[in-house]
Amino acid sequence: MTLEIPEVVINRLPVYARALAALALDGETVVSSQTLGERLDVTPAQIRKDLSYFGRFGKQGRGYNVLGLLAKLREILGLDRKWRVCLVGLGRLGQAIAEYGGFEPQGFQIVAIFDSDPASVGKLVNAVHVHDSAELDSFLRQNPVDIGIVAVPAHAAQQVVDRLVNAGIRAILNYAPMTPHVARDVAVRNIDPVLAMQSMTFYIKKAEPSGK
Amino acid sequence: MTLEIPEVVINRLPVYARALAALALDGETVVSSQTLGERLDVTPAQIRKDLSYFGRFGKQGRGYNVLGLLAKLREILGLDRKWRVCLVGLGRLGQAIAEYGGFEPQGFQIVAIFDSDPASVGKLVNAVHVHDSAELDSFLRQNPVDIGIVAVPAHAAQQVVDRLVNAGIRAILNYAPMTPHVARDVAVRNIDPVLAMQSMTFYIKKAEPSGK
DNA sequence: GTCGCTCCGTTACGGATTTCACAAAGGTGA
DNA sequence: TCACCTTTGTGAAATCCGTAACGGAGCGAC
Repeated sequence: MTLEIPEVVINRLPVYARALAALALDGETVVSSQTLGERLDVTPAQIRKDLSYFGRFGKQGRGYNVLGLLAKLREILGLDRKWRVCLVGLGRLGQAIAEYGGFEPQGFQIVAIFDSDPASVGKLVNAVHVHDSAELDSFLRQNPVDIGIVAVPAHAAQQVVDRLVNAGIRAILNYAPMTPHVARDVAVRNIDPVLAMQSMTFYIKKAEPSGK
Repeated sequence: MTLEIPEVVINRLPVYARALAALALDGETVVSSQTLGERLDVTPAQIRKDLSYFGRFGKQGRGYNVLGLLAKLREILGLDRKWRVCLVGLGRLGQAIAEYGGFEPQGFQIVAIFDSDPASVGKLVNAVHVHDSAELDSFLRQNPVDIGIVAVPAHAAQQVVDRLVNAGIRAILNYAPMTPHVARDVAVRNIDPVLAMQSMTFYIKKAEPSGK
């Protein structure tokens, strides 16, 4: 019935939404797929096709109402509500994530932090309580959480992922440098700047001698 | 002649390399596409196909020599040398990046940091000197840098990207929440955990009422 | 040496995704 | 109202990518 929507399309929608929010701040009220596409390095046809999976949001001859389309996208993506997030791992990376101010304003609220280091347990980080990792399962049973952020060393990550999934979490943002194994109905996104770097070097290695 | 290699393939190679390095640490000397594929949630055929773009590295009936293939991949990707990186932006995020220990061991050496806040300029962060952003262009003219990391606010990011590209940098790791505009021969990778979150919510919004 | 099993490299196929191109619709101005 | 310009939504075509399948090579056992 609901014709399957390609994941690549879903991944682009937040990019569109972000651009629309920026346009709205600039005071733009209407935007065409052409203009939006130039801003995002995407072809106008792709934008129109992506949107057409979900409905007809534009006006021929005019374009899209910026705020209207933004609201639609937010609704489609489920961004019209708050999401409860937990963070596992409070090493260097975990601390940076805990103190990162970018999630909260977008509706992603870190409601609990877990770490296995007794020195951290009990502290407050960015006004969030740090629990012992051992309590992860019991905590999640009592406090529903939607999304888990994994920021533990690679060797511990699969176990953490398993525990999150077993506790019912179906979305995981993974910062550990490994590929987590999860059931098909669990969404995973990996953040790994090193991998990103390592794929770019392929393209610049050819011509760039850089230093002697 | 050198038959164009799809970017998706290039993006997977570092993942393979990472897995091979892990296998090597486990003492494995040989691995089949089957085994590697299970570890990475990739079909064996895809691994073989990807590798076949670059040569014949396996032995029929045996598989791939772990260290041998790893060395090959590192060579293909240009990871068999050090890369000089500069970081622009020393806010919260920039500081976390500067202190992140994951780049150095992979051969990505941050050789300079730039920030526009006079309070930061002149400091040492993780043993790297912090320069005034105004010096960016002159610094790069004298000290070749291969890769730029952008960690400035979105509204300043395009300008920073332009300056980096004008200075000859052809690879950019962008942490700013915007889509940079660059010439076709410049590689860009965007790191945006919020976008990652926002695409996952689409999949979990349906069935998960979470809190009442 | 032969059998049997494993597993690579490659080609062919099919599915997924992107791009093209056009009919139809909204808007403007005379 | 009509002519003209813009831009959408969408089927069809083209391209890109992943998977299946298979011939043949390596290895071990007997």
